[in-house]
Amino acid sequence: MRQGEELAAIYVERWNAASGQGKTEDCPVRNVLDRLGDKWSMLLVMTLAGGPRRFNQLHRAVPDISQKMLTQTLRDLQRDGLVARQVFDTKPPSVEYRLTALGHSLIVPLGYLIDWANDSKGRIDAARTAFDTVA
Amino acid sequence: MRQGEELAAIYVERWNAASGQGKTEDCPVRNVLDRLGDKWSMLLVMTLAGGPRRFNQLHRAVPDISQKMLTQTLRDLQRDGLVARQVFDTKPPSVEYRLTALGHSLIVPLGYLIDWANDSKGRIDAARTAFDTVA
DNA sequence: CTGAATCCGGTCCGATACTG
DNA sequence: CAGTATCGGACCGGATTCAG
Repeated sequence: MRQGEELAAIYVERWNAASGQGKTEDCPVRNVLDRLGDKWSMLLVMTLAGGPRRFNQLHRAVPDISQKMLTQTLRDLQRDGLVARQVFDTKPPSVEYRLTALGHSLIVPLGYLIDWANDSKGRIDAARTAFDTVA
Repeated sequence: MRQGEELAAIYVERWNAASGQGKTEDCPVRNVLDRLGDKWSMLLVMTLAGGPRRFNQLHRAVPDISQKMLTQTLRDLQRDGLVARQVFDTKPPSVEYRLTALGHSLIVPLGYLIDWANDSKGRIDAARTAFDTVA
């Protein structure tokens, strides 16, 4: 795992340089991940990664999201330039959502984190139960 | 950007396979990122990536975190097996926190996301102001 | 120095009902 | 089909105070 450690060191150094002496508020990472860290954003990004979807298609793909949160999260993603919204003047009207180039560029780095989460899920669960049984 | 698109396609496929027909609740990604998505976890992980730190060292490194949230976040990270806690019976007592192997393995994938956030910050801000001025 | 305990306001988010 | 409006609970997180 020599390569992994070297990469990690690079990122540590890069992080220290980026975070610097500045306050936490203007940390770009915090700003961005506060948005992606909410309950539904990532899930919708990954769902839209499969191609454009209409409103109710998304609703069916993510059954346990409420209409309210689906609307709200999509609007926030659109506001951040990650998702584009296109209205068709058909009857009945339909609205299509798709990832922008910026949104598309998120898939790969997000994919790395997803891989990590999948690979680490077992150890995290084990650590949790171990911690809870002690307490 | 041919390579990027191919990587993205792989992750889309992998995501679709992993999410499957299962409910959102047992999605490992959601489980893990709900934890990392809180206000301070990532920040502490990246701070601890620089090496072991004591409680007040962390407090100084992240000035705008409250004692309560520092304690709470560290305990949660410890519970998830990302951080190890070691108490020294000195006088006055000191407590040292360090990343576990599991926590260390998070640095690289998190680094990719941080890079994306840094690279995309400008475009996201532009999209936000554009969106807000229209509305 | 390293926490725990408590109070409290703000925000997130689900449920429900209604609109064009 | 694609939303909007409103209510209300749950939870996050800050400030303060106390303890080993």
